[in-house]
Amino acid sequence: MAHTYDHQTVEAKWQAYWVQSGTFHVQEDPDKPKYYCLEMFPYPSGRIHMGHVRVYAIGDVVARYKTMRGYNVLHPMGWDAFGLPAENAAIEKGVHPNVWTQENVAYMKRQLQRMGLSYDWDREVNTSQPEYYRWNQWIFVKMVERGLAYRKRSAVNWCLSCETVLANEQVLAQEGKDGGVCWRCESVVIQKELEQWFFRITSYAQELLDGCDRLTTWPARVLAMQRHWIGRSEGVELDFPLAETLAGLKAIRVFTTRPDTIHGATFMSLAPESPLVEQLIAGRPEAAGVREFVTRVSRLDKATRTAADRDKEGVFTGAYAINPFTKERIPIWVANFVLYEYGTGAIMAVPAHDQRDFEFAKTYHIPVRLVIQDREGKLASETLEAAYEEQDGAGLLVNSGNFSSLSVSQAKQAIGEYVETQGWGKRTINFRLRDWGISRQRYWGTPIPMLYCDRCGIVPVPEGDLPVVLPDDVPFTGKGGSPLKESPSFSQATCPTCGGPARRETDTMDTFVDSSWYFLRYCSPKNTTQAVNPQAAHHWMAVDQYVGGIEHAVLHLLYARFFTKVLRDLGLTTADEPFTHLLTQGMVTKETYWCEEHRWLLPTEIKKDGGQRVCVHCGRTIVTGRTEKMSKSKKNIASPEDLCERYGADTARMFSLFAAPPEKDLEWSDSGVEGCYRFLNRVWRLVQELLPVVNGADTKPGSGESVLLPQLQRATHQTIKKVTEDLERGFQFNTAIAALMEFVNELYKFWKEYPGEVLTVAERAAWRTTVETLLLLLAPFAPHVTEELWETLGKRPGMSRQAWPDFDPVLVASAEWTIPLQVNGKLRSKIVVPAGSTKEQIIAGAQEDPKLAEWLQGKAARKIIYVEQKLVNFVI
RNA sequence: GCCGGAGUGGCGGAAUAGGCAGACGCAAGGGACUUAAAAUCCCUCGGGCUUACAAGCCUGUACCGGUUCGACCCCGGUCUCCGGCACCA
Repeated sequence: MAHTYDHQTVEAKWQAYWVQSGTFHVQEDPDKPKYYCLEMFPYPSGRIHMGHVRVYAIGDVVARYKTMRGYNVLHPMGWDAFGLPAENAAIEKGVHPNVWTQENVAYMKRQLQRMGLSYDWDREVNTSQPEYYRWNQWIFVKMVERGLAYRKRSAVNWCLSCETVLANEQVLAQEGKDGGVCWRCESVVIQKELEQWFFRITSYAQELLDGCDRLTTWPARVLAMQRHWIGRSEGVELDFPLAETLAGLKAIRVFTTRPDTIHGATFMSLAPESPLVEQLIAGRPEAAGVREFVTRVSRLDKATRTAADRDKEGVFTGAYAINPFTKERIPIWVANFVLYEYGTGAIMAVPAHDQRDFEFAKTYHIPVRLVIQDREGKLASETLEAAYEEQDGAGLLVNSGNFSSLSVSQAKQAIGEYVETQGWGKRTINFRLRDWGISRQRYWGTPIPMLYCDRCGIVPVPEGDLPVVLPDDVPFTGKGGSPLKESPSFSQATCPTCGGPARRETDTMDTFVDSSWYFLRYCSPKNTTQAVNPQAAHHWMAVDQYVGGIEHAVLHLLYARFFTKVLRDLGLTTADEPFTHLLTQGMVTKETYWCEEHRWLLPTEIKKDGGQRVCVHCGRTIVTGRTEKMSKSKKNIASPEDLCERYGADTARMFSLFAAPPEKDLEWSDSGVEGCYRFLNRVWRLVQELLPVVNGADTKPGSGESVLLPQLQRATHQTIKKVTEDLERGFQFNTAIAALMEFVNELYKFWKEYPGEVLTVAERAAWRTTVETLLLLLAPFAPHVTEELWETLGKRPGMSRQAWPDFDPVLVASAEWTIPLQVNGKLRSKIVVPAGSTKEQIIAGAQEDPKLAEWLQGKAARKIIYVEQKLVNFVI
């Protein structure tokens, strides 16, 4: 018999069978509970990588398992197909983005099918096609109608050479210089004010925050990141009147979370971008210096601007305000660390109790006034070496008039109320979350369906005119801002209101828009009249299990939550949250190799030389680098294609599930892969060896008691229990597979001990059940080889339509218990007792144990602790 | 700095309502089969010690302390690593 099975033939056979029989096609089935299993859809970059293998293997086991458990499972797949790489390919290779994308989709689809994934390909979506993106446009228009999409000027990173907006991540810091450079051409990046479209995600800030409390099964760190990103702070907004009223400006409004420290506010700071600055300095001698400072600061890109370790810098405006509580004149400064977009763009500065204000005050010799004293009472304004940012609730107010001697929390309350009764301001809540700017000066994205008419202003494209389709007559130069501007046929349009000439919006949408609702589109992917069919969405939503990378912890997962709420409010879904359970799988990593001369090396560029690993090119000793995420540049890549070729998809799937728990990083190991391949071959051979027994004619009559029978049954039912529990308890694939390996090891022992010739009819039947169960339990993990073996057992094909086996608790229990015996908590002996023995019987049995008696040395135990079926501990 | 997570053999990792630490796999070593190799099968495998065909003892889950009959698990403190955020008033 061959020692390995022919995975190539077997896998091709069953993949063809699944397609031809429509195994994975799914429709709403009212008779079954629904289960929506979804993995984050890929960007069609060209080839799938091990990260894809891992995430889709995880999702596929979930989907196949739930199907066998009797659920009506929706398991779709599609393509997040808009994005910059397609446009870069167009610039570099002259291939149209659509051609490049579609070719990649076709190739990657074959690769996914080669993995034997149980997708309903009839529901495939592709976000770059008009059938999909027209609904982005429809949703956009609805959001405009509801005030959830709007246009405003905002500062963006702008590359002077490429003439395009850059994301913050695309601005590279440069050593020794203020400001960053473009990642592509290394020219200076400036801040530029542009008109951009925004989604009012801040309208949902509180709901998005509250929702985090209900997503109890999401990973803690994802929730922590989302909460932090939303960043709710409670505080007070109040006016500081100007010492001398200026034309049209009487006061400056600030936001503070620390109203309790207000008596210590010895100056104010404005953001450099604040329009108030110009009003304050007009006509003053300080004006020129302030303007110079503002220009210098605002030239910096955002990342540099907001680096926390930047020195606190500022300039005095020459103007003063009145602290409403102390009535003192306090100077108004402009400071580099004050953000215009947060709060009111102006702060009251309390150097004694805020570290930034403290550093600023020390630099510019501004008075520090202590208004909270710590528990020991030794702090003093003059000797303070750092701000006392009271945390533990021990501090009490001092130098604060009627509020002195209140605790911090009491003072927050009292001063907040006082501000309101005086009419100076109000208690309020601020969020860090900003509205989502979605305009992109790019071609390969959804055209924003808006028109600009000189007479009628900004007008949405009427619903009947959607989609606004991407034009083909666009040159790809990589320069000149929005490529759509270069297409006259596109940018010139007619105003639907007045019939006059109009200019079409030439920016496209952020690709995160596409992925914010695709899970809803899968419910009714072919619908040509609606973005989402509400009935279908009602049936399938929410996604029961979402699987994807942690890198989307904030952006995609937050945007998707936002869109779900928007579409809910548009009446398209009843779901409040899109993803009930979230599994964030770890990265796939691999060891790296470094040669001093030839830099990063492939494993094939290394040879062994006298116990040392050396470079094949120069013979230098190899340095083993960190184990890192697989990347082309580090040359620590393993190829899914090679893997499928050599070992097959089943092995690839098994290894990526077995080598680590799903949420942890997985270190790729070629020998580990071999281990999984060996295991599948062991299963294969076991079934082959057993075939004559389980398929053969019943020749030997039954003969009374069987020793094997209960052992087979117990092993089988214990394994069903373990695998089922591991899958139910948070998808612990690694231990589920370990249990299957143990099971197979055990079955080989039984087979050796009780060879086929001696088996009774009943034992043969038990073997048959055992083997069938093994295949059923293994099927979600290794679907091809199990289908093949299932067929050799004479079964009808289609394991995914088989029911998941149940275990019988009676058969799980063993006939004997092994009870560890402890003396003073240390293991000293073990006894074997019949199952069901009582506490008294077990203790009596233990006391007859000679080894235990030795340890007890004739002493009577002070105390005997018995844990049901677990152990006995004698305390002496 | 703040937030989140994690520290267990040579390696990946098991075991938590507090109850036999190291399942399963890899690597390594030994053996069987073979002319040989591959494949396959069997055995050993945390450290130390005593005895050596058998067996036994001590020790061990980052570190220090605590609670408990009993701690990888709970509590207090320390260290290290990973990830995220980083002037948000």
